[in-house]
Amino acid sequence: MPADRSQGGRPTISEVAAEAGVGRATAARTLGGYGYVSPELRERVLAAAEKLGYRTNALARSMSTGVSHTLGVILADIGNPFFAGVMRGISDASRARGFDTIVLSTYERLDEEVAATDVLIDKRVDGVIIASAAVGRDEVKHIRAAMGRGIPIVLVDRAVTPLDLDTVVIDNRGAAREAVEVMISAGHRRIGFVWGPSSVSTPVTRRALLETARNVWTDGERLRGYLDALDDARIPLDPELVMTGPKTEEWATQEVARMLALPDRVTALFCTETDAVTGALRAVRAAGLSCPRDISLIGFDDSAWAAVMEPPLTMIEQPVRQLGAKAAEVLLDVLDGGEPRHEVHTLSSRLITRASVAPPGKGTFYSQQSKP
Amino acid sequence: MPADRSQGGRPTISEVAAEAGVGRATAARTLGGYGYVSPELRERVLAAAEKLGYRTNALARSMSTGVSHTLGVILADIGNPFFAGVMRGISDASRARGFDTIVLSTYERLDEEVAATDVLIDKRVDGVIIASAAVGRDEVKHIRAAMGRGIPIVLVDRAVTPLDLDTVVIDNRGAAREAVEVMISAGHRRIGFVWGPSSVSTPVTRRALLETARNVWTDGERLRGYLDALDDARIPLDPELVMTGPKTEEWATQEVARMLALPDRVTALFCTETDAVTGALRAVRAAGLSCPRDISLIGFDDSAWAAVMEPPLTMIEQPVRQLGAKAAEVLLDVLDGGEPRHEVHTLSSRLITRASVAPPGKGTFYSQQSKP
DNA sequence: TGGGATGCTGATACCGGTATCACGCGGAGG
DNA sequence: CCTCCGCGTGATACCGGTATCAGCATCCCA
Repeated sequence: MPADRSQGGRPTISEVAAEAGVGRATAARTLGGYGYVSPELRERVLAAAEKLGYRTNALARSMSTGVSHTLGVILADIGNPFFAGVMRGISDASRARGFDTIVLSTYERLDEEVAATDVLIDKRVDGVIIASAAVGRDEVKHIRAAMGRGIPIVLVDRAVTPLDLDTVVIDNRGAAREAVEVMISAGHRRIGFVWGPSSVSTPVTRRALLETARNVWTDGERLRGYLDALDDARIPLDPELVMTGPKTEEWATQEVARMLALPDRVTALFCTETDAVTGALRAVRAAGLSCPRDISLIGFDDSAWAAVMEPPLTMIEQPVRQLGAKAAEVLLDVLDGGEPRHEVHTLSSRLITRASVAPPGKGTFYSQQSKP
Repeated sequence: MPADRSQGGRPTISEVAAEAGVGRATAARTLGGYGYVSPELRERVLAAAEKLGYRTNALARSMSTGVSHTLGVILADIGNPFFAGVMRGISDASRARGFDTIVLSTYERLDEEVAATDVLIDKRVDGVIIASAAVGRDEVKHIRAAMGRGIPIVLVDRAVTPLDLDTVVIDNRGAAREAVEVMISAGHRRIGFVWGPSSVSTPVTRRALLETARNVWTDGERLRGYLDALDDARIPLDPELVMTGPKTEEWATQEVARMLALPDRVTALFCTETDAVTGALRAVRAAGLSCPRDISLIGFDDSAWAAVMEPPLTMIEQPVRQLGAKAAEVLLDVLDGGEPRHEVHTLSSRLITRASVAPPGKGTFYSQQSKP
C-alpha cells in the first residue's frame, strides 16, 4: 500500500470517468485534450471533472510522457541580487512557455554543483541552466554525465571552456577593459583591482593571478580585461594593487585600506562586484579620502543605489534579466526540437558614466614621472 | 508508445536487476534502501547499478509513494532582493532536509497567484510557502482549495487575516512605529510616508488610505505603524504627506518632490521599501536639499549600500533569510508529521541607527508653532 | 443487402518505481 | 521422519496518467 497520504479530494481520471459514466480512456482524452471525443461525452466528462474538482496529476503525466515541463537552474546564490535578477529572467521566460523551474544554489562549491546536477537528473527535469563554477577538464564530469543522459544544458553568466555548449554571457573582459581605460585616460596609473583571485601565494606573479582567477570564469575575464587595458597603456602590473583572499565585503575593505596605505597609493579602484564596491567605499571613507577627488571608482553591477550615491557612481550595467531570459529561450528552443547550436551568445553590457571618475587629484602620492 | 525521449543511458531498476541476475524487487529493495537483502545480493545489485550508471527516477518514486520531496514557493518577485533573500533562507533550510523548491513569482497579481497555486497542486508538491497578495475573504479561495486538498501551507512575510495558518512575519507595524517615533522625538512633525497605498481617490481620508493599503499586508501594517506614532504624538494625519499611486522608484521621486514643494514642506521621510528610499533620495537631491541637514530619512530593508551612503542611512533591517528559513522549518515540521500549530511567528527586525536623522534644520519652512 | 470504410469508444499495456504477499528452502521441535 | 516456522526472494498489484488498438456501430456505395 502506498504511504498514507490523505487523498483529501484529489479525484483521479478513473473517478471522473465513473462519475461521467464513460470509459477511462474517454475521460483521459477529454481532460488531456488529445484524441477525439464526441461533444456530448466531452460535456459530461467536463461536468464530472468540474463537479469533483479534478486536477490532472502532472507527476503521472510526466511518468508516461517522459516530459516534466520543468527546468532545473543551478546558480551560485539565489540570495545574490545579480543571480536573483538572472533567475527572474529565466523564470519569466520559461513560465511564458509553460515551464516551471527548480532552483539550486551552489555557493561556488563544486560538490554542491555536482549534487545539484544529480538532484535535477533524478527529478527528470527537461533541461538545465547552469552558472557553473567548474573550470578544468576534470571539473566538468557531472555536466558531461548529464549531457550523456541526453539532458539539454545551457550555460549562463559563465562560460566553461572545455565544454561545447550553448552559452549566454556578457563580454566581461571587454567591459572591464573599457572601465579601466576610462580611468587610464583620466590620468590614472595606480589602479586597484578589487575582488577576484581568491587566494594566491606571495610573491604574486601575473601568471599566478590568472591561474587562481580561473576559479570563477567571470573573475578571470575581468582580470584579463584589467590587464588588457594596463598593457595597452604600457602600465606594468603591480601585484600589490590586486586584491587576493576571500571575496567578502570586509576583506575588500581591508585590501583597499592596504592599497591606500601604500607609499605610492592607488588613485583609482576597479571593483568587480557590488560588495566589492561597498567594501572599497568603506575603506576610502575610513581613510578620510573622498571620491572622486582623491579616488576614482568604477564598479560592476549597477543598481538604484549607485545613482543616488554621493557622488553618483560610474558603473557597469549588466543586462541581468536578459541574461536569464536568453538562456531559457535557447534551452526551450532545443526542447521544442530545435538543434542545439552550441554557440556563445554575448549580450552587451553598458558603462554608465556618472561622476565617480576624475583625474588623479593633487595631494596624492601619485608620482607623475612614471614611464611614458 | 511514450513520446520519443532518447533514453540515452537511463537504466531502470529492471535493467539493473537483470544485470545483477536478481529479481526486480530485490534490486528495488537494495537501491531504495528498504526491506531486507542479503549482503551478497546487495553487493551484486550495487555493482550492477554502478556499472550501468543507475539513478533512481524521483518521478516514479513520487508516483508510488505520494511524496515528492519538493516544496512550492510563491513570492511577489524573485528578482527583488528582499524576496531573493527570503528564498535563499527557504532554499537552504529545505535542502538541508532533503527538499527542493519550485519558485513562482506573482508580481502582486492575484490571478498569477491562483495560477501558481494550481501549478503547484498539479505538480504534487508536498507543501507550499506563500507571500500572498490576497486579503479579503473572497480572495483566498485558492488557498482554501489547496488546504482542502490536504496540502500544508505556510504564509511568509505577509499575514492573511481570514486564514488560520502558520505564518512567519516581522512586526511591520511596530518597526514602522519605532522609526517614525525616532523622527518625532528628533523634533519632526511633517513626516512623509513614501510608498504604500497604491491608489486612492482624492480627497484622501484616513479610512480610504487604510482601505487601499490593504492591497498588500505589509504596506497596510507599515502605514498603521506610521499612524500609531503620529497618534501618540497627537500629530494629525496630513494626507498630502502620504504617497499614493504606482509603487515605482520614479513615482516615489515625483511624490517626494511634491511633498518637498508644499508650503509647509516635509522635514522627514519614512520609506517603506528600498526603491522608495532611492526614489526619495533623488527628489531630495534634485531639490538641492541635503540629508540630514534639511531632510531626515529612515527606510525599510537595510543593505550594504545604505551603510556607505553619505550620510550613512538609518535603516530598518529585516531578518530576511531567517524569515524564509523559519517558514521552511515550520512547513517541514508538519510534513514530518507534526501538528500544524496555526500560529503567527513574529521575527524581530532591528532599527540600525546611523546618521540620516537629525532635528529639523533651520532654513526650512517647518513651523515651530504646531499644536503640542 | 452485403462488404468495406469510417467513426467512436473502451480495454489494456505501458512509464519506473514501492509494497504486499506467496513461495521455496532449511532448521528446529514433536 | 514429518510438520511447522522463519527467512530471504521474486511475482505482482498498485500509483495516475498516456497511447495503442481492438471492436462495435454506423454509413456509404455497389
